Amino acid sequence: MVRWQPGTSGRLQAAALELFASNGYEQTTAAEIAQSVGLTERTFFRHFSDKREVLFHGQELMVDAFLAGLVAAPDEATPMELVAAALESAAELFPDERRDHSRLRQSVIEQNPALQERERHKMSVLAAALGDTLRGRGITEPAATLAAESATTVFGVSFTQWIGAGEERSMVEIERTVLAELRNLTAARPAASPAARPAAKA
Amino acid sequence: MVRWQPGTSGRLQAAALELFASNGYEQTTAAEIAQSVGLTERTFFRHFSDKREVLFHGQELMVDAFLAGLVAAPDEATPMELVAAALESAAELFPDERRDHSRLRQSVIEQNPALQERERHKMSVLAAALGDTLRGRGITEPAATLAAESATTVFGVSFTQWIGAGEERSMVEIERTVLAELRNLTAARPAASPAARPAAKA
DNA sequence: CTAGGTGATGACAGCGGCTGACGTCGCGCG
DNA sequence: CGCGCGACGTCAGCCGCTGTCATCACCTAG
Repeated sequence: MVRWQPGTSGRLQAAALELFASNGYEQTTAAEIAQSVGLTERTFFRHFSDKREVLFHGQELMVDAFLAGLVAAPDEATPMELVAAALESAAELFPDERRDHSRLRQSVIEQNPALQERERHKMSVLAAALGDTLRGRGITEPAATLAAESATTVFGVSFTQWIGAGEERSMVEIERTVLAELRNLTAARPAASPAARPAAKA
Repeated sequence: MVRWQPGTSGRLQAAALELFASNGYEQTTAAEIAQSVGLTERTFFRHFSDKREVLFHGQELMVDAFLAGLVAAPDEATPMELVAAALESAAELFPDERRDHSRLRQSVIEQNPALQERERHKMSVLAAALGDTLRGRGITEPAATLAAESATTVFGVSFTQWIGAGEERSMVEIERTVLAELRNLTAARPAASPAARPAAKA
């Protein structure tokens, strides 16, 4: 009876992921996605600024999750402690139930350079937001930007492991390990010592 | 006498940068760029895979420069020493004479999100190449990826400073400072100490 | 000197992403 | 009851980008 049903963007996103996964990203036109849920191409572009965005919409939530970890941290926290806090907070967006969905989504992204570009861009936006907040807390340059970029790097590496085949550890758990590895890496003494090259065995 | 003149891609690149800077990126069509140097749109796309690429062509040289620093490094080098070596090597591509050209180019990129996406993508490709080489040297995951990403992060921050207004330090000089800052940042003791938050005054 | 190959380019047609303008319809509100 | 609003459809059109084929200078073999 209703002229149009609710949850339009959600249905478009689901349909797009399905079509991309089965027919390929470039082989799927925006009009096809729209028609598969009973809409027109014009409506698709009213919900998403461009075709790629249908896979990335909602990542502002991720920025908020990272920032939430920062505002909750104590004033005396060091930059690296803030990074850790942001990562812990963001990990809540990646519960085990979403792992399979993330795997499917990522498999689509990995098969198309244009989608990889958009993904990297989103990470940059995230890093920029983190950097702004860190500067707002009195952290000076270039420390603020370095810390922000390190956070997204650790997140990226952790996410890759999280959706890896057979991986069962939780996102937080992986993030802590990777962050420790980063600390270990940069803190390594440049002086010559036996077996210094392989930083860790695992 | 010749049917076509040499250096076609170079002339297209120069014309594109000029037009982008004066009229804006989106307002400039590929056909306009081509016609401004006496060619057709079709020829433009034979030289560059897409419109954005006219601003980024040649960045494979940067990958080579980074990698050259790695192959020249001694076998016992730690990951961070390798990062430092790669950065020093890459700095040779950014002599003071190119600073103004880089500034103009960057001002165009900063005004268009699509160009920023492409730039980030190129940095990712660079990081991936660095990661591969580091793994080839026996560095394990996630250390290899973390080191590679850190290298591009330090490079990015350094480049931003290098083209900053009034900046006169050389690229190598800036890179060394930023890299030291990254070491200092991640190595900072998590334990509470007076005035620990602002890592550095400058 | 001629025939044929090569490589960069032009000309043309066409698809798909994306946009602006405008009209339609159901809904809630005064 | 009339009105505006908001989501959507329709249409026309630009531009990025591609496949296909023809063209023309140059070069090489015979």
